Amino acid sequence: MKKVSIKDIARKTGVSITTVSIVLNGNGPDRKISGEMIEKIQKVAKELNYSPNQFAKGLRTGKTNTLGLIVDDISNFFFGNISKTVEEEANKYGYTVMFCSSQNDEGKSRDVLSALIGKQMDGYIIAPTDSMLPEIRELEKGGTPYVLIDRFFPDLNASSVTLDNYKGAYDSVAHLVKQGYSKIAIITSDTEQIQHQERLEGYKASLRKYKIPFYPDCVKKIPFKYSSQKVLKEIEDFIRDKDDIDSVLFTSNNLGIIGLEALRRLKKRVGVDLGVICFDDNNLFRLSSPAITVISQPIKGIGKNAVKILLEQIQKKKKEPQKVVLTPSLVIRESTPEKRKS
Amino acid sequence: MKKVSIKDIARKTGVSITTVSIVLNGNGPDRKISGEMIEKIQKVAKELNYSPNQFAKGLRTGKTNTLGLIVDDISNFFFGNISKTVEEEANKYGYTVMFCSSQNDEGKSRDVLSALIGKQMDGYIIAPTDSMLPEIRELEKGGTPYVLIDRFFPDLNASSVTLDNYKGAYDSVAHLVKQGYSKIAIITSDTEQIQHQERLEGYKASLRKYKIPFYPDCVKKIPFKYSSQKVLKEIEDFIRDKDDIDSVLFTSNNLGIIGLEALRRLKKRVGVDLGVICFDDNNLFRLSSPAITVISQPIKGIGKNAVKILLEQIQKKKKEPQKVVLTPSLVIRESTPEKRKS
DNA sequence: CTGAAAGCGCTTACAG
DNA sequence: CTGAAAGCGCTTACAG
Repeated sequence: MKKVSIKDIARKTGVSITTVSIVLNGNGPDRKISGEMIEKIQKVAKELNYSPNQFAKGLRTGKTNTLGLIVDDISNFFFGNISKTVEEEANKYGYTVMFCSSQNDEGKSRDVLSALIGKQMDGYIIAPTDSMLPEIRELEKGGTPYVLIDRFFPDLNASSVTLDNYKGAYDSVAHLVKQGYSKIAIITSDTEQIQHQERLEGYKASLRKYKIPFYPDCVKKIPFKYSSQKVLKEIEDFIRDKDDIDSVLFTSNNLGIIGLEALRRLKKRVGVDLGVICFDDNNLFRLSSPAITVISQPIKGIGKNAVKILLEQIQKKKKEPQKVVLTPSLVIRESTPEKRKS
Repeated sequence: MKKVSIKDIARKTGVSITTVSIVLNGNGPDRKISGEMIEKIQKVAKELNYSPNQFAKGLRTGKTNTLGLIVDDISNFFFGNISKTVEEEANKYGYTVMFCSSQNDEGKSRDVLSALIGKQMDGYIIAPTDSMLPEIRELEKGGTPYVLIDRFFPDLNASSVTLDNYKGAYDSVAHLVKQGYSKIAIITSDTEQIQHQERLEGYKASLRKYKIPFYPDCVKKIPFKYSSQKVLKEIEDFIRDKDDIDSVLFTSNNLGIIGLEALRRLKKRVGVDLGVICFDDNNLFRLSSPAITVISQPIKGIGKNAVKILLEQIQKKKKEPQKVVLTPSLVIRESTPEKRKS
């Protein structure tokens, strides 16, 4: 079951491998190979079920037509969907994509990145964790095209596709205030990641705007590396202790999911005892009762833009890093009803 | 920013590329290269930040240390988690994994498979769709190692890791019967995929066992290729029309999620108007109110077994196809309370 | 219009 | 203990 190579095709058509290579790459017409020859070669290639050896091709050309996508956790709804659009988009332009998830683990992220870089893809789309900065600088130095999604490093002049996190948080708080809530907690992550900081800023700014006092103890920062179990415990403890809050903003999908679990255990009724709003939409938020009000990210937009920018960079159409900031939308559901006067 | 190659290391250490290659592959001691030399080469390799060119390596050895994982839809909870364990498992043995989702689309599945095969991975883990059979036969003929997960083809003697679907459905019905339900609908897919057929068989057998009449019109087969919108409509129409059923079994994650949406739109109260049980667990089922009783798949088990079998096959330890069937577990929650006498 | 030959970076059987 | 050389399958600059 030897793989068939261009040599086999050459032999069978009685022509040189050069000609076969030219024709199979679609350069027959340019190089003025006779139409007859072209047809014959293509027919034989099909008959033999030829598929080019990507290693040889990659070795020779230095191009792989493969994009690397590195996310925290592929099993998460947000990244699962990002992956899906990135793949669809890339396929349109003839690229395949190789996924890797870094599982939020520092050692892992670095290994993964190193492994992927070793595979020499044409470019990378990365949702970076703090610990990946050194590897990303390597990419940068090596001139490898890449684009950051969801998060970025302020002191790195790289292409990125991110969300207007400030606005997302700002609008959430504005909505809560309009519904009559006034003691609004924010549950966020203690990571350095810029997007969580922006969300916190938006929260503060919105409070200020509506002349609602800001209480530092209404800000709960969950250590980034905690396991789901520990996050659950932290949130549970926080909400139990702070029984004067009337609403809560979760700054990520994951925090929100675990948060709902915590509320459930505390027998706090969503939308009754507590207004709830989360960043990122998913099936749970959409379909649970009451359905959860969310700040929805334009997932398709993120994926499409990332691929577009990356391909432009690979094809050297643009050399300047491009930064795209997309606008989130507030999806009002049942977890933030008008607050009853008490 | 030229990549460094073994030639550079050879030059810098004043030794041949052969020696460098041997040492870098860890065969120094075997080939009795002096310890001194080994150290020197490794030091230089590190200094130069050397990483081997995978194309050259792959071209030369025919091995890639990469596994391909092909699933329907990476954004789905079940496959997202499968991917995660497969990746973790594979990493342990020094393999990276390349994901591709076929999006349930026939044309797509074939392209994807062809593309992946073109990349010549060492082996494949595939959740096959019906339309992939021809490509899989190609793999078979070519002697490429692969293992099927979640589904298999009855007339293909391939390695597989699947669920005891029959038992899952059987136990679900048994549970419903015990809780007092007697008019149990099953909402499934019209695909040829064996797992849906097995689930239907389990359902029938369990009814028979408990002497509950089987009504063919309590079986709703949703066309496999329907969009989410159409599936929603189908389920909605079915449940509205059949107002005498007292419970429903959804045979997949996806069907269950959309089913919950349908119930919501029909204002049917889960666990009150209708007992509900679904195949596959997820956050929505676990955390919605009422929480949904499910047949949970041992996701980690599936991933681990698949990798294990595949690696054995790649390393030629076993040549016979292996078939592993895992046992699902019934997780009783709030959507199937004891039925009140009416 | 077509082909011979070099070379991408690596591994490996063989020779010494 | 170490190295020269062949070769994996392809593309491409060059020659005719």
